[in-house]
Amino acid sequence: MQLANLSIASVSLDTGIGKEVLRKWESRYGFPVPQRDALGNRVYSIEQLGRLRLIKRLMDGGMRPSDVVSLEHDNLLTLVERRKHRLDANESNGSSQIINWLKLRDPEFLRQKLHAELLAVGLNTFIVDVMPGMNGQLGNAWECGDIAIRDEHLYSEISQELLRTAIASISDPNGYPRVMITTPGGELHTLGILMLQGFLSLRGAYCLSLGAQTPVAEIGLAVQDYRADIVGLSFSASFPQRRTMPMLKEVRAVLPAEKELWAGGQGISGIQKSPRGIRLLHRFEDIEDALDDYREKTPRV
Amino acid sequence: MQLANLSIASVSLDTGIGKEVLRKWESRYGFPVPQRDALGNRVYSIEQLGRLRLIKRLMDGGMRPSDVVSLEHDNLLTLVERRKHRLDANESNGSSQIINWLKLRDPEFLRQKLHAELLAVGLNTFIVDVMPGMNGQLGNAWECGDIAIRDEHLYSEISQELLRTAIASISDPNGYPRVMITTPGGELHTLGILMLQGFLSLRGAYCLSLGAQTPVAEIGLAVQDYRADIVGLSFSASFPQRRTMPMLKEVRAVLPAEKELWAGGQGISGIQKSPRGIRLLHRFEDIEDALDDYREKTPRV
DNA sequence: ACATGAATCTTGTCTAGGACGAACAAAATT
DNA sequence: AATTTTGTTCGTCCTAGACAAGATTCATGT
Repeated sequence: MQLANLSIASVSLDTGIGKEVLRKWESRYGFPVPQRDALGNRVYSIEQLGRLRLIKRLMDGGMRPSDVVSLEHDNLLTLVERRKHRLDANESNGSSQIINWLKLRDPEFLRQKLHAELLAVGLNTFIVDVMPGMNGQLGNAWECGDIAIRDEHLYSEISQELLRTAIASISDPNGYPRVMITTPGGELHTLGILMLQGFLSLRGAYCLSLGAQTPVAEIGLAVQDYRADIVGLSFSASFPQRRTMPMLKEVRAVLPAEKELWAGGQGISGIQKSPRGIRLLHRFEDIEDALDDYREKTPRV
Repeated sequence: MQLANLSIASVSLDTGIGKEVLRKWESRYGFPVPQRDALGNRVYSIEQLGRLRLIKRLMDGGMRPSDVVSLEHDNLLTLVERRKHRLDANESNGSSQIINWLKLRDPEFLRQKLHAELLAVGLNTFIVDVMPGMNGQLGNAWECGDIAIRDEHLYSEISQELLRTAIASISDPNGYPRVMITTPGGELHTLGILMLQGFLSLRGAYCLSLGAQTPVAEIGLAVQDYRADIVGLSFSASFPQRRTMPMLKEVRAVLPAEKELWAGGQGISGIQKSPRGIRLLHRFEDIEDALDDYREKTPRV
């Protein structure tokens, strides 16, 4: 199935770990030490790739290379513990069978189920409860190798369609305040944007999405061009934790003082104290509070 | 505006030219030769970045490095010629003022205008005539530096919303044939997917989108899992031309013989002859033909 | 006991120049 | 005119070492 084409380039692409970093790890931690082809080029094994994927996950969760890279298969143990922990945290909301649904490999069935769920519980509950639960389960299943990339793509596509359709019908061009939502450079996941967009639109705000990967400098310019009051950034769990704070400060720096900066998503769950001028939205209630605060502080002109 | 942070990393990210390639060009063609900071790290100028952007555009259009990298500002001349050429080609369809609309920096106005256009000409004409025209103008404007990244993001987001809403309302779960649409790894632009999806849905096919960046191996597995008859790949103009054929062959190799492979988008415009088992869709009529052929050859079960 | 600042470690990124094959273009042959 | 051979181009990979920003530890002062 998977071709023996596990060059350093493909491994780097797959794991998201830079080629230079892979080489450095090899000399520093003794892993991964790949085989070599006739030319001396690195050829990785599938086991090494799997281990690297686990390592990346753990590192995105805040672990440091020295703690995880050289671990044998105790990795798995650590991971399982972590996973169980998260699973417990997510177990509370919704015993959604998303994984089973995905494994049926029936796109229309999945779409129908999700649509039914959305209609049954309403958009707000869908965004606040159902989707986080499903996302969590998906993340866990991905870590275990239970589901494949194509399953994630399908899920993402269908969710996106549902959310977009729903949002389009409730979006209010004259809403207030005006929130510009995007994702910082390097962050690809767009579901968080849509969830935030839906949540805010439901509460009468105007949402302007710029999609994913907006460069920092552009965010600062766009917020003025498009006359937004607030910038909302969405960080997914796969955004390296060590980069979130620097990124946030960078964005804050290019923003005029009177514009607020809100940050949300799984990716900020590891950050405790919010620096001045940055509002961290850990839970959905925080968004509501932030919205109330803003409206109180800055009445509509 | 732009910070003096023009390191090799940011230039590479901005232009899409690899760091190693930038260094190689420096020694091979004598461009770009950046300044150095106190540490000896490369610091590029904004002019160099601009030139690199032009070079990248030309290369994506099929030019070779030796032809363009060392060119001074004759670049601009070549580019202008090319641009005019393309402009002429696109001038026929729609004198859309998309660039002017974008420059107004009024998201709601833009959305309203595009929506009106869609309703005025209908989805088919919108996809076949209006959007290609707008995309072309956007590409040209981007080359000239007339519009910024945030404008492209906004345009992409609004178009996406319009198309998705329209598609959702005409999509037929029992359509035939079943076409799985995606973008190969490395290709980010999703508008092409939506255009193809809309075009096919209008003609009674069933479309299953997997979003962007599906790895080759996953495409082969997904087409079986989801029981698609045809795989449709969308290549945008920014996909390096020299990679399209290898990529297509790679995908063809992982596909069962009975599944068809269709490729469309600006990115295939430079390719003439289609290898066996791959159908190149240069114009929208080609899609129609391919659809007719398939239905004739393989009647619905 | 707690906080603050200095010393130390970590870790990603950058530098240099060299090597090699796959793709491409040009020349030579059938 | 069509096809094969030859030569060049060009991206990627290699090694090995240097450095700074961030994280961590440790010692010091309140």
